Amino acid sequence: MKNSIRDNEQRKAGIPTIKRLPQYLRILKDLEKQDVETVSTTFLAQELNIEPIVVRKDIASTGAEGKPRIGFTTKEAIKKIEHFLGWDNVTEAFLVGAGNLGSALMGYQGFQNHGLKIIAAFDKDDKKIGQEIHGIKVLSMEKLPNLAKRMHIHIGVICVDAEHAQEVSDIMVEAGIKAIWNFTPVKLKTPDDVVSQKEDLSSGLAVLSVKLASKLGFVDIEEV
Amino acid sequence: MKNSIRDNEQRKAGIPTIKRLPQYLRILKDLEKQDVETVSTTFLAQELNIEPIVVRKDIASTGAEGKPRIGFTTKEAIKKIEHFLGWDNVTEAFLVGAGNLGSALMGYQGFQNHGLKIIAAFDKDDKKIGQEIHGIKVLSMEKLPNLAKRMHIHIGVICVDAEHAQEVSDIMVEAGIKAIWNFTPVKLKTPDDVVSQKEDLSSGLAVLSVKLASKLGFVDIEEV
DNA sequence: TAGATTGTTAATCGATTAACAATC
DNA sequence: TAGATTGTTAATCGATTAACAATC
Repeated sequence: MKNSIRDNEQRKAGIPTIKRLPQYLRILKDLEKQDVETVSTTFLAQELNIEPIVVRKDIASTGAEGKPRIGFTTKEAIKKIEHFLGWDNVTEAFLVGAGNLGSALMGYQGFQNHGLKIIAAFDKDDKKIGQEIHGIKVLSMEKLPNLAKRMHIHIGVICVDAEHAQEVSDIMVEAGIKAIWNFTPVKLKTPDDVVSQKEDLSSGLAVLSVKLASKLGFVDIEEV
Repeated sequence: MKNSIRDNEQRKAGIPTIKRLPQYLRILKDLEKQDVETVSTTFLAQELNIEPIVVRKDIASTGAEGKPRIGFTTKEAIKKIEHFLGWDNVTEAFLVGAGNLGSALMGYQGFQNHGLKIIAAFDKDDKKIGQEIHGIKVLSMEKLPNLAKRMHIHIGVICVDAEHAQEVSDIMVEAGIKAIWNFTPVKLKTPDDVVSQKEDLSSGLAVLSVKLASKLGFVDIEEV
């Protein structure tokens, strides 16, 4: 008997859809806690201030099926979304750069609900090596390659300064890491079989700046 | 004489364009440091691994003008982008939630190059109040409303737990803050004249997860 | 049954990509 | 001059929105 990792029919989902899925997941889990057994896309849409049809299409792309007049089973929707995102299994990851941001990420418990567990951190600063931050050991950079290979680590998180980002990325790739979560503003150059996702605060700030400016209104100013 | 805040002709730019602008800015500033006087969109595109036409349209939307065969003046392009984003003036901001992430953000010097200066932090934890983190004082939440009004603060950064996000947002809005940079996964409910931008790590992680899965390939598994 | 909600099919909108004339 | 690059206009693509039949 054949068994696909992706059980039921799953359609392709675009990036916008993928980005919205965690939002639904968060609300659904809240509802689950409150023992709410079914939920309509209308409700989810209201909570997130988006159109119901968007939610319907997004959820549908995970393979979840609803019942007219009733909606989706909370538990099933959660299961489908988590499975779609691959969050039903926790993957172990290495983090490089135990600075302010790196430490904050290590301290964030929520990632385990998102399929990610940071199990070791690496730094080149001797003062940090040997320390334990939020229960995670900080090791010497030199140990990364062997350890990554031995433990079959596939995900790396980069929190170093921009100038060292590419260097760290190269080491990770060489060590067999296949997915890089990049918290620097640098566009990493990686081989085709390695994926990377840039978490760029400056782009979010740019959007906020422009939104604010357009709200305040670019009124003409009368000079004296 | 009339004088518009937006000097030359500037066209509307979509969100994708706005998000890319900081990336160009970063490279342009690097080039400026190296005394490179002109730059072509072809070069920028190569650096970022995107199509030249995208860069050309994006830069054009800021009002910068290039010369055929030569490209854009580095300094002018920087000036236009910064102006477009409103990053040529530094705006003071308040941050609420001096936890791991909040502290990391306070420690990040780069925001000043992006028009943002966090000048005070607020927390409800007595142990944190009175402390100074990365040179920024942590004050009692109760002081926020008056201080924000008195200092005409328009930007707020929220780094509290999800469950307190809406509450903090309400306080900020009441205090006259017009733009909220939201680091919680909660969709904030704000009045029409207040803008907010959510910085959602889980959506980035979702994209990375799906990218990785599709790279690894959803191979069929043969059961025993 | 009645009607809220799903899921499908079509229409609209906006962003990306392509083609090409203008020009330094 | 020749040709790289800009900037404009048109074509393509994908995502959002709209319309509506199916159904619990």
